[in-house]
Amino acid sequence: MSKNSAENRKRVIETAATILSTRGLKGVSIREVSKLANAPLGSTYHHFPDGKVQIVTEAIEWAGEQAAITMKNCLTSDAKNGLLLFLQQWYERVRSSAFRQGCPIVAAAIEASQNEHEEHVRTAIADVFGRWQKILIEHFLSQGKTVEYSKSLALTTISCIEGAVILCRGYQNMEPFDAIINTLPLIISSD
Amino acid sequence: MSKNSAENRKRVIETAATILSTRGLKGVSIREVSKLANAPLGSTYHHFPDGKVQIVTEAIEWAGEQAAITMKNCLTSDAKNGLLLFLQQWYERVRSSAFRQGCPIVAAAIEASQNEHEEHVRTAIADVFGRWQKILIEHFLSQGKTVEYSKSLALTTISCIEGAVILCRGYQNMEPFDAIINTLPLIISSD
DNA sequence: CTCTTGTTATAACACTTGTTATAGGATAGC
DNA sequence: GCTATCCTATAACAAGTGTTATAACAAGAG
Repeated sequence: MSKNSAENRKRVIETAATILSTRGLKGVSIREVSKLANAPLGSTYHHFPDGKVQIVTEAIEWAGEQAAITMKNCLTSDAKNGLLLFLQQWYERVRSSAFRQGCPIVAAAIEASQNEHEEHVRTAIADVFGRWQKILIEHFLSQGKTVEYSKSLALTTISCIEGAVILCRGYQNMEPFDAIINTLPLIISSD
Repeated sequence: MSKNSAENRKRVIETAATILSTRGLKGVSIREVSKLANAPLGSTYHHFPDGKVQIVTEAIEWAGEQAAITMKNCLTSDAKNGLLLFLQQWYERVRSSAFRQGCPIVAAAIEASQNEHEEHVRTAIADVFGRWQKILIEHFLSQGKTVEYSKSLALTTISCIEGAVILCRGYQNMEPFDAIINTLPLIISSD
């Protein structure tokens, strides 16, 4: 496997993730992804013999892992304000893209159909959400919260962030994000 | 205009809203919507001369108004537990559809592209979110909260609900919704 | 009846999609 | 050199998309 080929593979996944976060699952076209990634169409199908389902699945896994990593970094670098740090990263992502970019996993979750053909996509989505939840649960546990409350807090945090990202794109302004930055600490700092 | 024709128009919009909430913006095909609504394709283009953009826009407005109405009903019927009532309606919608149905406005907000062609769609989305926010703000104001805090609360509430709906569909279970039902009251009842 | 107006049926156009097949090129091992 | 393996170019297929044009139909007004 040549070096260029391995990089092609990587670029295809990253480009797919970007388009996924901008235009959704059905907005991802293999032809366009290949073109934007400077990867020949033939090459793309060589590296992803299962076609679109495989590309999208790997894009979800990759983007999910990226987010998990920065999340962990934020939380471990500053246990007290780590979550706020993470929020600000999302804030900047949405703002600097002029409300074009959202969360690729959310986009996939909304459009993924229930047929057997896209089963891999669905399990990838559930896995990513699960990994995020796990990280947050451990964070809240380490702050002395109970197991049950940590679980609720984790799910609420993710829900709030994802919802706010969508609302910002809908409103075309950042007010929803400002709102959850104000309100989220109220339930997190409470006991 | 015959009676049947007016009903055709209505059924097309409702069907479009349903598909929008299940498969997203690009999942809405005029041919399929017409078929499911028992409305002839020619008829559909007669009633919606601007084509898909018009159908989708009206579907967003209609679905947004439906939600606003039930929201208002819940809040006025029981000022104290009205919001919980509204949450339960969403809960049932997601659960009883086996995680297939989400929020049509969210789906549109994620997929709506920025080109001029879909401008009507984007303003419809912003309008609906704005209407929901307004209802919630007035509710919180009537409970004695400050203007600023009511605004934050309203946006947080919508973000939480929309996020939880998505997470439920991703997880294929209702735990995210249970979580926000536990945590939302913590910031709402606080002062 | 005629004629206008509102509605529908049918076919076609141009385009994009995912995917496959097939042939060609590159590159390494020997 | 030769060969085998990995990679890529090109064309094609079948299906689906939004949309338009055109003709037919229905029904009520005069």
